[in-house]
Amino acid sequence: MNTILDHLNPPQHQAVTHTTGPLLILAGAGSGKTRVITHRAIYLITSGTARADEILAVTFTNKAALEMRERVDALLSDVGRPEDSTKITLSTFHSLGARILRRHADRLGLSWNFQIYDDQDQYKVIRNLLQSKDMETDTTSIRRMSAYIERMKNRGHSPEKAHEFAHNQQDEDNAWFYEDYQKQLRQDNCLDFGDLILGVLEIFRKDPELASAYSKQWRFLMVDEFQDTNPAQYELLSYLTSEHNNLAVVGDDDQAIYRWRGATIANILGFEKDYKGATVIKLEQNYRSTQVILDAADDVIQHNSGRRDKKLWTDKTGGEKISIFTASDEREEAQYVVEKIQIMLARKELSPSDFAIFFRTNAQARQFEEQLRFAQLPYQIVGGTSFYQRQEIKDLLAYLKVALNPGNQIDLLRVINTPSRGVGDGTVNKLLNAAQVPGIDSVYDAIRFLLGADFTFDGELKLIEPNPTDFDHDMSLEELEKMRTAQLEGIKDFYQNLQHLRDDLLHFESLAEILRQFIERIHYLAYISSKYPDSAEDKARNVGELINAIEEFEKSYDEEDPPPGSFLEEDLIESSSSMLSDATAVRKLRVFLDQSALIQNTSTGDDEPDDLDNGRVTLMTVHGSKGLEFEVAFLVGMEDDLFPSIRDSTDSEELAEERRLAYVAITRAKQKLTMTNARRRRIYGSFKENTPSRFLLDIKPERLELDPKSVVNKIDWRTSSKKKSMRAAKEISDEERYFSDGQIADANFDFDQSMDLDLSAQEQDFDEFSQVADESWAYDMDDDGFDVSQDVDDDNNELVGQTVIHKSLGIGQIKAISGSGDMASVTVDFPTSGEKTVIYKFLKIIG
DNA sequence: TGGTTCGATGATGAG
DNA sequence: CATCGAACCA
Repeated sequence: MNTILDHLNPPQHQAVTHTTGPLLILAGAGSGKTRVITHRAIYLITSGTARADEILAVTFTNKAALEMRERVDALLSDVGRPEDSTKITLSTFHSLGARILRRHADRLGLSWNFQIYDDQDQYKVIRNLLQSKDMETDTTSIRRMSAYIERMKNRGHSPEKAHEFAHNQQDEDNAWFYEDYQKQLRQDNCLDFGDLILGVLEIFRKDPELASAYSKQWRFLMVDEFQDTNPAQYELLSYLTSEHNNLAVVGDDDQAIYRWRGATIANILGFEKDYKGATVIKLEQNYRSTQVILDAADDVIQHNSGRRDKKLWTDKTGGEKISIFTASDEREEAQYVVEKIQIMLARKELSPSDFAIFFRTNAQARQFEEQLRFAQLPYQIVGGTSFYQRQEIKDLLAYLKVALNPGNQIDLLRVINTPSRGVGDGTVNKLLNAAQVPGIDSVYDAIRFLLGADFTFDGELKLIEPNPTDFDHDMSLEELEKMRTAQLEGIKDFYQNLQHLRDDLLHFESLAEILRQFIERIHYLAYISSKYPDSAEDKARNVGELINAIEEFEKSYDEEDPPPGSFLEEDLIESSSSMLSDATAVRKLRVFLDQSALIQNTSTGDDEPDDLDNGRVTLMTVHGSKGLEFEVAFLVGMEDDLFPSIRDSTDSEELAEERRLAYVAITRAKQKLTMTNARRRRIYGSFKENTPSRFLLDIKPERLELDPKSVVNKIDWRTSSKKKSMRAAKEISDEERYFSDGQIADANFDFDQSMDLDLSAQEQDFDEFSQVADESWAYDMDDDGFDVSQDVDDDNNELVGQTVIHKSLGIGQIKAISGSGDMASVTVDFPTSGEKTVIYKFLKIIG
């Protein structure tokens, strides 16, 4: 009768039909936990226990959330209730936090248009703050501080709590810094990732009634990957379940791999202590891998203590042995893997998407990427630098973010001189100093103050006029007044562009079109092609992709009813009086920016469309692989020091976590697992001799088979004599020479001749491209920017319009001049790179 | 002031 | 080897 319960094994059935009260599901790898969560959600609805809008399911990654959404939707249409799809809340921890905070931003001293700083931005905030305190700004100081702040936030500690917990001077100093950091973020009207959880906690702690209200709204909670929750998230869950204790958590202590992110395995090990009377169900039947693979995983994880007792089994007995291959170096390792994939593709009924390569660190990806490209196999790298982290994307989004939230200092400083406008460090520092003045509060205000006297913008936005009398005698402001014309012009240009953008956001609906025009107006493409000639093509393509992404987003936003993130929409109207918040483009922009901050993209290795049926080989870190499965998996770089990678040898928990990581990786493979390593590996440019991973040696030999192509004849080559002794001897001598005179390595680098050819082809493409670009990106409304030459000294006017030549920028026309003599600042319009301010003496007048 | 080059230095990893 | 900051040149 109830199709939802068909095809579930007994423990799964028990988990799905357990409706109220705390529930802990210990789900081994591949035991069908997503199945249990999704089926349980549907069962809650169809059994009449819950309404769809009372269900909240939380995951860690967007990938997991997306997959769950798809499966829930499919099940809902099976049971004839597709309309419930949008009512179930299915979210990552961080987007959940963002959504709640949007509603109550004012309680944290933020306004509705707050934005989310990413790690990069966070570093900049810390750096600026350290600098303003005359402290060291080297990367280790920044990292240490950011690690401290993150640690506090992961534990749910606000600055006040951090002070309480400080037991020495160091901690006390850090806590002070943390406090200032938080103040800065508030001033910028921004949050960091940690605040997405901590901020909600602070609100709930102050107003438990509000927490209760949420708890009454979501009466049934489910949490995936519970072993990776940190104390802050755990506290958040306790608030959200305070009214009912209907919390079902799913996890596997053997797959806890985010301790370094503050996750604590104690949450899952001690669940029954906090949630009295919790039902515990173990899912131990594995539906993914062969027995050999499961046994190998068990061999590795057995060495850990303090585990929940469980043992995976499968009815797929036997299976192929695990192949081991040892290469002489990392190049050979990659060649082997790719060759192996090609052979299997030819022999078996597999497609590229059935293969995955897992590595411990991202840096290892490069070799495999090269080999795959060489073999012309399609591949994708999951993780890596996200699309939204790329410089050109961050630049453009920064403009949009500042337009929405001028308090966003980090993004404002990012683009105040992008493209170059003659606003250098000195000028920025003056603005930063002025921003310290009470009553000014932000760099944006400082700019308005600076331009306030003789500057009016005749657009729609009427901004509050600063009141100069308050600060007349302040040094910082005097500095501003003394600013030179060239810099002032640059700042004015920036401000005008920004206001123009804000104005467009108010008056036009198409975000993509607004951005397109803005890019043209600031000559952004010309700027990147002059500043980054080598990567301009890529960057321009990314800019195009950003516009496409926005267009696509707009399409779904306009179609869907309610639009994605509608949960955010309703409250904004009441909580903001600004006219900015009413404009369609502004609303769309805010949702888009949230989405881009919270969603990590994947990047593919080439430009081919994704619609090939056979898909791509997947490359990812072991961390990224959790929750996924592949017919054939390669686990590469199995060497001590790389995997396990031990940073602190006194920390035994670290080795345990590496072991769990290995357990995760091994259990991704369905049919066949291959593990590889290299005897020596280039690291930081020099070679390092390695030994096989201890995890490899933990696996019982009967499950392994060493590929005879290996350069050694034993898996544990530490004691082995070399099989190909001549070759090995040669390697050693190469290496000795390398270390003695440091010049020998060249011979190794003649890897891919075709790359040289590509280079010249690229240069040609590039020339062609920049010509095309100027036209195809043209703004169709005939506006060619602002004329900033109006208030230039009359003496210089005769030079305006002259054609000049500059050694690096080429030929251009003088637009404006300020100052006199050789050191005068001259604004020149270069056709290839847009307007630049240069010093007069470096120009040659050619008529 | 800005652009370029050179040398030092550094690599784990959700959102 | 890639990225980043400092020194230097235009």
